Amino acid sequence: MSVNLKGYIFHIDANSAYLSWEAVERLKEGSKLDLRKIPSVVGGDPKKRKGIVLAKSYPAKKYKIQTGESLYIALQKCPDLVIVPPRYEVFTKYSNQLVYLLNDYTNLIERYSIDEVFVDVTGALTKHTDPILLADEIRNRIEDELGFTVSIGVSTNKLLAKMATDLRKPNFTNTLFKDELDKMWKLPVNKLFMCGSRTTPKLNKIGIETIGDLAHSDKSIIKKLLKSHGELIWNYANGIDYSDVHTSRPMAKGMGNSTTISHDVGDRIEANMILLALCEFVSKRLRDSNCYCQLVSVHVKYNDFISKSAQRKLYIQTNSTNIIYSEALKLLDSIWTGTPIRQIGIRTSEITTDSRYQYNMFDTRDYKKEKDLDNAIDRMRNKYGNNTISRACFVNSNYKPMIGGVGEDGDFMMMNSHL
DNA sequence: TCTGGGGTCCTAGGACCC
DNA sequence: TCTGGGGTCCTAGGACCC
Repeated sequence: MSVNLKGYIFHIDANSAYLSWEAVERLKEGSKLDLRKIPSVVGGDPKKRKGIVLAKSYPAKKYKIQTGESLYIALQKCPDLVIVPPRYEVFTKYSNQLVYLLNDYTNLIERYSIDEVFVDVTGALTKHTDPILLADEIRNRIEDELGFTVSIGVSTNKLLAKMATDLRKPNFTNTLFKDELDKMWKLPVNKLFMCGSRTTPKLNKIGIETIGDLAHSDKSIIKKLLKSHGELIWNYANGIDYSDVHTSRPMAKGMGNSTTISHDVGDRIEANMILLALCEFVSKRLRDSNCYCQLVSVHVKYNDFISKSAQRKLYIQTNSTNIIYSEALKLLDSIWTGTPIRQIGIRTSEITTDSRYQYNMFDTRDYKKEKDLDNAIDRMRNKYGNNTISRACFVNSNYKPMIGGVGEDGDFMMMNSHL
């Protein structure tokens, strides 16, 4: 390929990331069994009602086991299925190794999720280098040096690169250039990025079955049907995407934590305790990153899977455990019908890095005292661990004083849904 | 022992202002 | 006291991603 004026974007996706990484780690630890070669999944703990498939091996895929489905169903499909718990520290380690290797080529890397990156390789291509050969080299190096495989999508924008990756898996380089749109137009419309389970039936209803059908449809009709989201996916179906490779992560818009409790909770004291533990976790995350929030929202899912949420904008910006908890308590009270609760979540948003205290004359709270208290507790927790200091109400309970996070420490990279 | 947890963005409707 | 209309802010809920 000759000198190009347009840029080349790679989308790199670790194949069955959690499962592969766990398999590689176990081999390194001396295990003789390669989880990738048998029907296996990484999954949560069903006793804690977190028993879903997080990642599956290719042999497990042959049994039609799907990511997100319950382990109960997965075991019905394959009774010999091997289930291993997630180790998020391990996943983070391999994700970092991937990015470290890519730094040999360019630093224009966007970490889209723990197992996906976008790379702008335009500058990494010398004038006689074919992007496909470069992708193959990267793939081979990852396999040889890190022990797992990736698929790489090659195109000129992020959307097409991402769509390319899924064309063949695992361990392939796929291109999807503007003159190759047929490759994705053949696919059912739900394979299009951002065309999910609610949008697909709406499109099917007006006769749109494939990505090509959408691409060739009347944009104004799609826009009328799906508003701005319609315009977005119509553009995507036509390969149109002008988003940049974002090399630095923008400041978080919100921070939240939630938990599915191992049993349904009907008792207010117990629910309040869980809420407090969640508030402890979220507010410490805010403080650790020197952030303050101005909006607090509480979300519950009842045991019938009906969800409710309530939010309130505060007059102040805060990261104080006590202030956030007192708001969260009021919000929980406002939505709780008494139906037993399965899941509770708290979320803080409207985040800034400096706080302006706008005192309300009816507000008698001693902000300095709250701050000193949080700081003292944080110092203890940073030194001796999160569970070493605890509010009195947790002492003889079954709950840890901080709840949240998917890993042990909860320090785990997450992702966006937009390019 | 069927259905996790962490994010972002969008929309609709009501309150309130001029 | 027969009713407009544009703008902003706030809240609840929904949709999508991995």
